[in-house]
Amino acid sequence: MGDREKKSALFDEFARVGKALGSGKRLELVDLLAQGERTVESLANAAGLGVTTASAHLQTLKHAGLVSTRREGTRIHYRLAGDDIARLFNLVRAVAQTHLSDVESKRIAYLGLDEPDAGGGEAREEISREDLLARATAGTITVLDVRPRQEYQAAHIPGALSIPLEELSDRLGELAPDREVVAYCRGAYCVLSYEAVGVLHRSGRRATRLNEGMLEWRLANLPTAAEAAA
Amino acid sequence: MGDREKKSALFDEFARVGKALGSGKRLELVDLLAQGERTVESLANAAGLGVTTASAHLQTLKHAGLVSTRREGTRIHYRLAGDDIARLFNLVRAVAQTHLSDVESKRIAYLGLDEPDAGGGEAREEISREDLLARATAGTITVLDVRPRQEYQAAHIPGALSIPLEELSDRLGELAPDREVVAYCRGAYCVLSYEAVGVLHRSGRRATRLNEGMLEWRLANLPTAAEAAA
DNA sequence: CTAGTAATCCATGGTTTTGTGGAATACCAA
DNA sequence: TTGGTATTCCACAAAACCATGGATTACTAG
Repeated sequence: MGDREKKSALFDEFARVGKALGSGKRLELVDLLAQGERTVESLANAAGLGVTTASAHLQTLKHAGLVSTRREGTRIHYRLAGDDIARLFNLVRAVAQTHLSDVESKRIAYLGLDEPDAGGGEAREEISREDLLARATAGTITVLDVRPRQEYQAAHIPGALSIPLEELSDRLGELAPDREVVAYCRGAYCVLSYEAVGVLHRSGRRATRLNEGMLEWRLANLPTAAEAAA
Repeated sequence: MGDREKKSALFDEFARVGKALGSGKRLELVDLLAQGERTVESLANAAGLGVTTASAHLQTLKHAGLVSTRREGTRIHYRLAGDDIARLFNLVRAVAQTHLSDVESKRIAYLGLDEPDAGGGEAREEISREDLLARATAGTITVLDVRPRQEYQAAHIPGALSIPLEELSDRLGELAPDREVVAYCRGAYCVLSYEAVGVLHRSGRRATRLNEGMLEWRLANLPTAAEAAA
């Protein structure tokens, strides 16, 4: 085997990682897994895939070393193989956002930012991690986690209250009415907190959005809390 | 278009970046471009591809926003679209190295580390950036750039001497015989400096290798020098 | 041991990449 | 304009990938 073939073999090996990232569905799975481990069926449902299809994609990810598995009785839990995978995913998104012009329009369409009264509504301001930390310690805001319960349990911002978006309109009473709410969800591209802010605004509350989510929070090595299943 | 489709559209957009990274040949091209801009023909030669094939791959990279072009007369120069692309490439390699066991064996095969007397030889020690900087300012080493002239001209470590590997055995006289040499090339996976150290050892000199290369040097935001064409 | 559940394996058609020659384009130099 | 050169576009066959349904494996609960 000549030098050229050896080099190709090495780079083809690198390309396995790239290939694994080369499908929107797989990236959705990685996005979900960045929030915590999950079973195949749960992933399939969350991503809108058939179990067989989801399993096949997960095998691809596993073959590329991006995820690992843990068996618990009859079900298998998938998780990211390391923090570097979340970082890689985030960098891919950032590169796409920076260098592909179509991303911005599709992001706006997905997050509902083009429908003034549906999603974020009038006030679309966002606050940063630093602001959130400062105002949370000062006690002037309620930090609200609107992700599904399972993801909150896996890891959340310490002190955050969990009300999944689905339940939010029924549980508005749990929020102190005079305190500003800061909602967050999975990451910068996650739609849940946008919709939560919309719901809160329509109920007459002051609410803003953390300008990112759990993914970036963890990558910044900020502390997280976990909670055992209820 | 429902929420699910909008989400898919957005993630498919992200996946364009992943797809572009999903081919060994394209990664080789990115690796070369990380050293500086180049024309299509030059890239095709360096990567062992036909011009048509190289052009097609470059189009894919361009469509994914990873490279940009500059026309100069009849030829077109490609370059990485930004520092973040080099960073992404490096992270893909690092993830592959960490999580795929086959990478290590192929790396060793490519770099010739399995042939004791051919490549690195007996003394395979490497030094770090910090060591290099300290010993270079102390003046106890000669820093040697063994990449092709073109890449040296695009950017190199300040104060480094340029002797492309091809010419090294003919130009040994240019090196002070009593000074230790530290060779570097493109990056951690680049074979040139391994072979250079082998050549130097066989000529009876003390020589080691920087444990990384120009790619990592730039990503660390260390200063570089450039030289106009000779 | 049997029934039931979760996940993977396997086979299959439909779509997308890949590599490659040959034609077309864009530019330069007289 | 007329060559000449660098690059891209086009067409096509081989290979790889995708989604999906049915069979199979691995495990748990009686």
